[in-house]
Amino acid sequence: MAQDLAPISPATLRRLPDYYHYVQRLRGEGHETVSAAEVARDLHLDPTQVRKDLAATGIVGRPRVGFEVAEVIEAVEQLLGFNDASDAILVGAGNLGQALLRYDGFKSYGVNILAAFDSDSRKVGLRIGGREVFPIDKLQNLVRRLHVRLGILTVPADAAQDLAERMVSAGIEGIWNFAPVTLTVPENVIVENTRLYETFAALSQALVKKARSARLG
Amino acid sequence: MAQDLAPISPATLRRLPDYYHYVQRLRGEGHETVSAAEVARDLHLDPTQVRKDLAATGIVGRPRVGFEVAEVIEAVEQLLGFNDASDAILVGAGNLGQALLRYDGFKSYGVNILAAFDSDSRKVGLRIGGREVFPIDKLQNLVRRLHVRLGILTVPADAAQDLAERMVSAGIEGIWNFAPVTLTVPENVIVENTRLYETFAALSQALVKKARSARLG
DNA sequence: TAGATTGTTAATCGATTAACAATC
DNA sequence: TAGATTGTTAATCGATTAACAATC
Repeated sequence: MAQDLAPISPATLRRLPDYYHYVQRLRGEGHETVSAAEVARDLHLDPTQVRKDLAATGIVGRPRVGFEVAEVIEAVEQLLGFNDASDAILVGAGNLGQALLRYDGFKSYGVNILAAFDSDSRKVGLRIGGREVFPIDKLQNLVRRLHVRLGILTVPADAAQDLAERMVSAGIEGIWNFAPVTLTVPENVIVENTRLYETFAALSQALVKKARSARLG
Repeated sequence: MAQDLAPISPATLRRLPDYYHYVQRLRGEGHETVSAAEVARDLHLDPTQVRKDLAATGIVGRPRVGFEVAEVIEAVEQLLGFNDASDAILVGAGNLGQALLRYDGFKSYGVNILAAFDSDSRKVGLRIGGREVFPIDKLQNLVRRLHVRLGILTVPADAAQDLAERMVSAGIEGIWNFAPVTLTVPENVIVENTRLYETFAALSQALVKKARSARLG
């Protein structure tokens, strides 16, 4: 089944979860098919781009009909591993870490957070979102024992590199990094950065410019 | 002073906060200048790209010396409005919304959250991170009265469009959207989307592929 | 001065969009 | 069949990287 497709471009990959959310809503509304033009209109994309993105997942549409909603869901789940949950740990039970622990939509994205770790002894022992907070020195053992591959890093900037290294040496293969720091890890370890301020920069600048031009009349 | 520069590309804009964090750390360590090569090494970028990005902000380096750390900080603050805080409201006091309310690094990015709003009456009246949670029907009045321009939207997907419209009709000019939904707003309103799953998709797929090849290996 | 580093032009790469033939 | 919609090739656009002259 899992025929080998060409590698999927980063740009397409970023859009796949958007399609996924969108077609799930369609399914909830009872729609069975959707055309690229409809997707494009509702997600503010170019129809050709939608066709190309969907083609990259391996699904095939039908002229005059469109794409099967169920197939799109299935394809994205297969490709991104949203169907079978993989275990994860979370390091850094601060504000953002706690929010992610409490957030229960993760399971539908194939993420099953087993436990959290924090260096603050006042946080150790707490239960947040149903997971216990352990001290950092338990990290290595738990990750090894349970073969956890994914780590979510939500610590302050100055602690991030050190903790990333501990995660890696414990066996973590992919780090979802929320710290505003560029991590240096061995090349077999995958890092993806989610920096809240990257998107905020454009918005902030646009508002600054608007205010300035309004002031100048 | 604020000589008009060419518009800054989205790609450059996204990197500016990274430079900003980086040079602030340098300043903390007592460095007064930094070369493009050093920035590139530490942030895993191309040196030419660093020079171009910094040039886009209007700052000028010195051959054999590099760039003034203080000038980089100043330039980014000017450009992105990180220097004088603008007021904001937050709509949706769920997990993520609460985390953002508790996060106190916002001020250094020019964001001053005045108040939160939520449709859940059990949340109304709470104080989270020092801000009160108001019912949605107070939104319009507060935004108008205080001329708030920036809104942070942290509600579930199915409520996002409706609340975005209320924000817009109250006078909000820029929406920082965290809901996994494409908002439709008048063209004079700026929307920037921060979707946690956009970056996660690439990581998840890479782990899926790794696991598959190991299994076949 | 010699040499390190900037600033900028040119080349490459990748992503988006346009055009259109293939299909049902 | 006629016509809507897909799939794909070609054109455009924007961003990254390479090359190198200008500068201190």
